[in-house]
Amino acid sequence: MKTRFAPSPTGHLHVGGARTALYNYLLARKTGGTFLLRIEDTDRGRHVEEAVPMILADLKWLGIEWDEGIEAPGQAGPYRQSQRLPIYTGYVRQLIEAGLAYCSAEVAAEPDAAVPAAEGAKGPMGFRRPAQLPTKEQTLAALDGAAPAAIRFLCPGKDVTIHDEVFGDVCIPADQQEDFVILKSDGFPTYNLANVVDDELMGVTMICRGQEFLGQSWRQALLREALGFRTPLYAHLPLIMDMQGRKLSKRDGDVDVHSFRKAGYLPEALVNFIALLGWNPGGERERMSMKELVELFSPDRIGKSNAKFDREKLLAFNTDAGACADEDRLLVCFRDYLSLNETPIPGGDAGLLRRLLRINKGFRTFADIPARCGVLFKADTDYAFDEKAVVKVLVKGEPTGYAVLAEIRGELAGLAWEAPAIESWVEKFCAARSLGMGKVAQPIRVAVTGNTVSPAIVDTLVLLGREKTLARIDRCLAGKTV
RNA sequence: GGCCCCAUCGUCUAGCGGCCUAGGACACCGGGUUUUCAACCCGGCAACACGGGUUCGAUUCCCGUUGGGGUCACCA
Repeated sequence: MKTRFAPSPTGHLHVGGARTALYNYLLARKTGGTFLLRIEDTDRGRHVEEAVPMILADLKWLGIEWDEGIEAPGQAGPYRQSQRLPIYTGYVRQLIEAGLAYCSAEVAAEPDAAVPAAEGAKGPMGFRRPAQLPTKEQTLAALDGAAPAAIRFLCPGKDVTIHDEVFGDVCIPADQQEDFVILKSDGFPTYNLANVVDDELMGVTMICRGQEFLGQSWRQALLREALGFRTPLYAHLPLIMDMQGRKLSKRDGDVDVHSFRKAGYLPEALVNFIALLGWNPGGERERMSMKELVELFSPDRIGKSNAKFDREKLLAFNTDAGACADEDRLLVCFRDYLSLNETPIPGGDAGLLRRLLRINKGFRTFADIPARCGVLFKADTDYAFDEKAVVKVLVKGEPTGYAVLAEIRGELAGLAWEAPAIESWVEKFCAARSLGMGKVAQPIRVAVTGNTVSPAIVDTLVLLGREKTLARIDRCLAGKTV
């Protein structure tokens, strides 16, 4: 089996596209087939050149590797449609010669203009075939550049039935079809033509893509038939919606793979989560590695109904993945996270990073780490005191936190600055004054971080070091907390 | 609006005629653990859209209704 993912470079990879890529990858791996990556850059208006490397990077980060295509040359290249123009015009010429395509100077309608006009009307609207078709010679002349005109496919006018692995047989009636453009007036092919030609030439045998294409598959089926191409297997995927049930879009917050990477998510968590949007292995199994997904994936377990993208559940998957991953793996990902974000945490010291990972166990995303520990890496005079925290922990109560802190300051100065020593000192201190841990740890925490949240107090102090700890406590005691 | 598709807890879903007093996970609620936050542990709440059939028996099969989605570009 040969599958493919064929993104259009207009921006970062979207989670919907990522799932399509993942399923195609899984299908190929599962069957020992080939996964191909092709760039469909035929829309020069929306084209964003930088999007190409961005999409490749997003796929690699997810662990979705392709066997053939851009950056992995094979027999059927080039793998960018903009570099294959002569191939497409060759097939268009073939269609014109066969009397199956004609030129059309009609200007494109606005995308949404047709819909309101159709209210109350029956049947489809939009393009109408002219009563008098241009001659073959006129069309050929247009193709060769005589005048700017688009080339349309002459529909045979017959019902088309698509066999889909997910949705079964779906029939698109002839009266819903119309002559569609295959070559735009700028000389670039449309999706329908380029896609069909490339899939044939590149030997793609399984087309797995979003359900939005199912209702228009008749175009590709008709084109294949006219061109004498083979019929591939189809598997259309239910759509991914937002929590309101609307089409998932940027408006719902970040839905790009890259934004999750930058936000501190683990790729294995994202992969596991999106794999389950529209598919499941049956039973109660939910947590799966990429390797397990390859083993368990099966197109006949792909569902038919749309799924909502629940960020809460993704967060839970990430928390779990973070707890399960070994430290070496986490270190690699954490470094990646730091390289993408501005944080006070220095990224160069692997030992330090490992310590941070250890004392922050239970983190939800990597972003939790600078949120909890970032202040420890700032200058001792460069952090603010949270007013509510100061009042609650230092001012109120009897004895006050300030009073306890002053005592602590004195004892801390002479301590050996190692975790075990500090640990036992805290215990003894609490016991001696019959104070709860909270009454001791919290004042220290507020003094050295300005807030009530940080890793365990011993870890926090060891990480800070004696000098900085004392300097911060002194600053706090001096009353410079507001 | 035409056409196409879909329909189990709030969400992702298991279920492929009796195993279902409908299972799991996330979220939520309650409790526990605890030096903070998070994590963690235990318990709980919560669904077969509706109406007809078919059948000894329907969440499972059929039809209709309703609801939702997609599509109808010189975008992919």
